[in-house]
Amino acid sequence: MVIVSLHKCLSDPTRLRIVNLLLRGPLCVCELQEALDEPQVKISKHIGYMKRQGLLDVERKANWNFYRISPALSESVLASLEAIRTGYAKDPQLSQDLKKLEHSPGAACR
Amino acid sequence: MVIVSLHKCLSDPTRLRIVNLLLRGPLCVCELQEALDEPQVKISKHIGYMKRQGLLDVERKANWNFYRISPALSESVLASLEAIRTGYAKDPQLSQDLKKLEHSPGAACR
DNA sequence: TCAGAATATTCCTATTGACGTATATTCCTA
DNA sequence: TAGGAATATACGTCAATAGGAATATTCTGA
Repeated sequence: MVIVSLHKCLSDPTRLRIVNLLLRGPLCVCELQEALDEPQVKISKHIGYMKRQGLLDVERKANWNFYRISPALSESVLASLEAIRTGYAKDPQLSQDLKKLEHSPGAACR
Repeated sequence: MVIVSLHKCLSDPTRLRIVNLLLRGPLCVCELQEALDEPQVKISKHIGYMKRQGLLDVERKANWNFYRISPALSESVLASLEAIRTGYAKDPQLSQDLKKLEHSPGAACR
């Protein structure tokens, strides 16, 4: 994955929120949708964008698509993601998203 | 500086090249222009963009404008920049830019 | 004070991308 | 196998942005 593409992925608020949550582990679209409280089409399109850039990959399980940060990424990309996770913690929106995710009732996809 | 703005700055190839060089220390526009081999207007506009976002600041010395990564940035932003510097080293374009900068004859602005 | 160097800005055009509405696709289950 | 749930795609619109050409601005030194 190209450096510029990585930063393009992180340069939209919704995508940043999605990446923030996926750094904790794979999630399905419906979980993201609920945690971020954003319309389905919005989530889906941003995920599609990041998948095309090679940042995310999917695993289909029954009716659900689980997305995760692609494990095939280069060392340096992974390092960048890891390095900024700390910075994320200071962002109110991102912290709230994490809290909402952790305290959400088990979704149907689990 | 907002996280999203930081990544917007890094999501254009020319801006990434500029930041890459400025991580080594302040430079004037003419030095960037020569190291990147790009037209003056292009450099100048990207610098203006990053200045507006709060990533860079200027110091005017005689006829020259010296730009640097703003020292007033938050810890997390600086950490992100520092963390990706290693990744940059693997990029052929960015490495070449650095080489060209280091081996360039002293510019008029020095 | 005028010429020229260094840099920024304005204007124009083309591309990208973000968002919403509506619709399509895929898979499960009754 | 039909209906519904989960997700993706197509289409239209609007804003943001990249790039170049031309021009403006600011400063220096003769």
